[in-house]
Amino acid sequence: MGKQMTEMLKGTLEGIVLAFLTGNPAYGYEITAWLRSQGFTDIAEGTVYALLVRIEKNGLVDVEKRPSEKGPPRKVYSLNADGEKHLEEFWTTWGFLAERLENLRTEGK
Amino acid sequence: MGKQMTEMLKGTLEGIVLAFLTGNPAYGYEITAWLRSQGFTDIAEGTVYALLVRIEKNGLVDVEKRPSEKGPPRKVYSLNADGEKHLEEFWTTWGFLAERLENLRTEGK
DNA sequence: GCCACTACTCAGCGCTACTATGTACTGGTA
DNA sequence: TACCAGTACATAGTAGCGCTGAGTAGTGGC
Repeated sequence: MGKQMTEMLKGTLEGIVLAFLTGNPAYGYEITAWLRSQGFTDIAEGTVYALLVRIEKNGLVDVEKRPSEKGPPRKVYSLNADGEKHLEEFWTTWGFLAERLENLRTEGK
Repeated sequence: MGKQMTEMLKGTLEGIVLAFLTGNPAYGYEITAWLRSQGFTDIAEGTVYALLVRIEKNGLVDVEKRPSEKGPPRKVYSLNADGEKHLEEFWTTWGFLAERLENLRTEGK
């Protein structure tokens, strides 16, 4: 992946995953596959699992273990109330940044 | 500053500064002041100077030392050809990310 | 028996922004 | 004269996040 993208994903990848989880519980492997289908082709598996561990530790998601037909049991993550609040703050922060950048891109300064 | 913003600035702050520098040579103190006027009220001075050192080392800017009426001499940075190319790539990367996020925000998935 | 696919884990690294502090010059003021 | 605010730059150390690379484990097909 481009170095620029790697740096830019810091902070935003978490928001992307939280947004995906909204009303849509999912497990790690599934999330990785979805990200890749969205064009984030080079997101490493390890990155996603580490992110999931982190948001679980931070209490933004609830986790449920479910047996899989193929392979090891899945850890299904769903957004909880704290996660929703965190996601809202994420959108606020993102909105601010996106607005600034859009201004910079179109008019310059 | 919020932790979210801190993380989200990674990668984008450099682009913001490069964009500001386009056709508008400036020095560190001035850039810091401008960023604060744009709402990035908590950007630390040290952060900007470190960033300027980095982009100079990476050959994205040319530097000229000019005496100041008040205080130490200024280091005036201006975007060079490599910097412009880098900025273009930044906009491409940003554009991709912004599009994905805008989709996520409006429709959800 | 081997390989591909599913599914999760973890140690170590690189990069960027932040914290905190220091240097140095000018001008006002008490 | 001493002090302080404002201008201007520099830097060592820290935290956080995504990446690399490797490993473990279960299922099914050839």
